[in-house]
Amino acid sequence: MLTEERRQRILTTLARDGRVVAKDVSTELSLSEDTIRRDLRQLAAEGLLQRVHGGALPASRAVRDLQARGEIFPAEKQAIGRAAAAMVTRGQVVFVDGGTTALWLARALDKSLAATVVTHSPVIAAALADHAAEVILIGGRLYKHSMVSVGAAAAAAISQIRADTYFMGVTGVHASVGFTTGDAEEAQIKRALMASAAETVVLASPEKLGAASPFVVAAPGEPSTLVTAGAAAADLADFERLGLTIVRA
Amino acid sequence: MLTEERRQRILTTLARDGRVVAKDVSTELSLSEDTIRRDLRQLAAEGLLQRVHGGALPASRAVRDLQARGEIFPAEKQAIGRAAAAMVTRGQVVFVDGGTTALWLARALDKSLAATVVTHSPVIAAALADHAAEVILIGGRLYKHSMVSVGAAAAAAISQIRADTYFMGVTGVHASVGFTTGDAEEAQIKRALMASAAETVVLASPEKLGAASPFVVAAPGEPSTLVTAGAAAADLADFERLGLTIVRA
DNA sequence: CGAATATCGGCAGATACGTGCAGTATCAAG
DNA sequence: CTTGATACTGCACGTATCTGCCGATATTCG
Repeated sequence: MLTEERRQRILTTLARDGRVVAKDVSTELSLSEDTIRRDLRQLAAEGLLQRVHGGALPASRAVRDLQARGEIFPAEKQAIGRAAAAMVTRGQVVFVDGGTTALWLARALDKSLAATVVTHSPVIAAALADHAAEVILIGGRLYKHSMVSVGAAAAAAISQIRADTYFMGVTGVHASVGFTTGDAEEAQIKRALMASAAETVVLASPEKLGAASPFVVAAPGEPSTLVTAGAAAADLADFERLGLTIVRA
Repeated sequence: MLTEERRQRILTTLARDGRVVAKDVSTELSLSEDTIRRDLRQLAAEGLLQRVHGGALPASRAVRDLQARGEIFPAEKQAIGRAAAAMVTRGQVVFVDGGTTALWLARALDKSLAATVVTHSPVIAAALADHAAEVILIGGRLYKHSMVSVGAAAAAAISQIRADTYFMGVTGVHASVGFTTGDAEEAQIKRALMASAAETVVLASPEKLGAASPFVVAAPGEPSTLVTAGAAAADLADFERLGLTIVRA
């Protein structure tokens, strides 16, 4: 039994049963669990399955994507959300981006705070249902990968609003490249939101630092504040030099 | 049964039934209640559900509210939703209203159908995340009681779209008063949607028949079709005389 | 109020995990 | 053929996670 052959077999089992148990495979193939665990680790690194305690589950792209994003550094994202929510004061008008970190912001917002939240994410809007804050939904074509409105209609609606603060989520935070995201349409909307807000606050969970995605949203020195958690001081020094306020949640 | 698998299952159950009882799950899976409670605690910390004494409920109050309303004639509403979903054909552009019956329509829509769904409800938009259909979200001020966009911005966005069919939900269906709803702003939006659609299909669960709410949306003979379930023939005879097509789901 | 039930924290046993190490097989170069 | 490099596997050990049980509290309901 060749190594590759064995890994193929694991994937086949996973596809058939919807799950793989490390112990079962090792018994079936008369190999140590260590070997199987190594296979699973490898396959998980290749994104072919999702590793869980005891075995593995399928990595069904579409469903897993959103879920996986929510599971990366949940504690840090929650902390960032809380810190950002505390920055919203009574009477303010704020833009809240889509994305998992922004969702934590919405959840952490004081339920009795009288403010106006403008968002292009139906998920964020739904999360604010039991808050006192006024919610303005930006419409447009729905980009399902991220569940946000994009397109000309969304940009036009944004241009008619002036906000105090824009809480922006990005997928890459790089000291020389700047702030980036993976979709061109989304980048366009983010730029429109920045242009309509007096101040931009970037919400950056640790895995984003040092990363760069295809589409640049803002130059490194453009936003006013960077909220992060669990990041090394060295990664942030460059931004501090550029005059950004760094908030460690 | 892997741990992660079990948590997925809890979430699935929650989505299906709208609630989860710790004891039931532990019995069903032959595990101690402690383990299930730990799962529920964990999932609640991730914001995926709301912990309550004895089990758990869906995460946001908005969803819960909708579900509570959804408990009035759920089977009939589901049947109406299915019947209405079957009326949408490939390539069409349709308006889908907010409300629980419309939510069933969205859920019942063929996941692979290539159509365009225009909606002013973030809840409906979210329900269509894993459908092939293009989704256009109508933005505006969010009216939280019903979780729909209202106001001038919403009306303006609607006026720029021409749809084949508008699937309308109402709170009152009365043979002489017409079709009514409980909120003036919502009524305004419904009228705008009707004006922009070639055809209007009313989704009427049985408790609406014979009822009238404060704000009139349409005259008794204005819509083209009335989809209902579990209603007495006598209640519908008047509408049939006015030329409406009656669909019994 | 009191009984029934649910919840939480801590504990312990079982299991799973990751890493370092050693033995073996394979292969290419000398 | 020998040697060295590399990859793969199994084992050992310390750590992390999961699960059931227990006791103390909290909540619900008659």
